[in-house]
Amino acid sequence: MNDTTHALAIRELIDRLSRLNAAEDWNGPLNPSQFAALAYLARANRFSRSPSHVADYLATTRGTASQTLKALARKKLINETRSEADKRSIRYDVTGDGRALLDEPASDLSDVIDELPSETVECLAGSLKTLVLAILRKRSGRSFGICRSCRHFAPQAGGGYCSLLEVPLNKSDSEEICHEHEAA
Amino acid sequence: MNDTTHALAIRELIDRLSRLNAAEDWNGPLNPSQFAALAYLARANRFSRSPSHVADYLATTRGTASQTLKALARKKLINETRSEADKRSIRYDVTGDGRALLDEPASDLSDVIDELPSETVECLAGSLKTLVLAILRKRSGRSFGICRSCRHFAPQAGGGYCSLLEVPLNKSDSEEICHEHEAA
DNA sequence: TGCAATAGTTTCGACTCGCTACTATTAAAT
DNA sequence: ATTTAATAGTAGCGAGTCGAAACTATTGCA
Repeated sequence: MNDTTHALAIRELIDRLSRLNAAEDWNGPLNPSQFAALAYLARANRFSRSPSHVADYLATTRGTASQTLKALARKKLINETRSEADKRSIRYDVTGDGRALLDEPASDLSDVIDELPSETVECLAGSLKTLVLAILRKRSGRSFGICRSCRHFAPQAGGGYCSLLEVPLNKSDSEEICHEHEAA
Repeated sequence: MNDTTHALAIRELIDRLSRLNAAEDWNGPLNPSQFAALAYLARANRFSRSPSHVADYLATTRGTASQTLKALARKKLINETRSEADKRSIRYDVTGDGRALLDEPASDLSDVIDELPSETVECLAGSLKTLVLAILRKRSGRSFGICRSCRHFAPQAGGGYCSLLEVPLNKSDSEEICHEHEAA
């Protein structure tokens, strides 16, 4: 089996795994897209929680992301806040109910990963991450890394400073996902 | 980072990869489900090409699978054949047009996999396959292996014999996916 | 013979998804 | 300073997924 055949097989396996995972309702009352959006919002800093950012992260359009977020808001899992600075933009914050839903929901997939030898798990996590980053680079998309590891981040007492957005950052800002992230 | 955290991360990476892959339209005029169903039908033997089997493979319901297959039939990519033996059941065969669509469509994901060191690719393919099989076993689902590797398969001149379905098999039957497959 | 299981379909409601068209706001160019 | 272009978000459309439930038509049992 050569590499190209492997590539096809891997593509199919990834599709199948995500189907098997989606078929199980570990995600409570949410469909896969809604859960993914909610999980993203919970890990993104306050500069990265708009419909556009979610659309970028989920590799979909602003229209679709907008609807998904409206659905989450209807279910009281996120709150809508209009920005003061830029009156066009909106920020969504995860509510208490929303966070409760995200508390490590177990799934067959998680269980099965836990049973793999830790060496295999390392390899798997590493190579999947490599694949995601490589695809994003290929499409010149955002990498969605952690703020603190960005080249625009400058450490300061009690947090840091972003030289791109030109704003001071508190500790939690700097530990969350940022849409503007660029590797150092 | 412990194993449970890894499990969550891997689950998210798989979801994200399949989204990134789905967002690209390497699959022509088909959506991801339709493409997956078509690809399955092209690799399944004549005993494994019904709506129920597709539903099992895609981890969805018969209703949904039925609709997906009707959509493919409308597009002339598969043909419907009613069974003589069991008048309830239907078999779908991939048409020439259908096969043409499946010819190794390139994608960012394939390209990126090809760039990984072959050692990593082996590990990735292996562990993903392990995960799929483990989940299926956990849910007592079908493994969808190749006919020839099944414990009900007996090699014979020009093909083989299935001791479960009690039918003679030609060469191509035995090289395709079978719904009844059980590891030897 | 009669009843339960099976194969497939249909319909419903909620939703995804890409798309286009549209409003409001902000930024850039003249 | 004013026009123009870009950006953020939304609404509506059509095709389709998805689970669930209700519904035929067969087939298999007891």
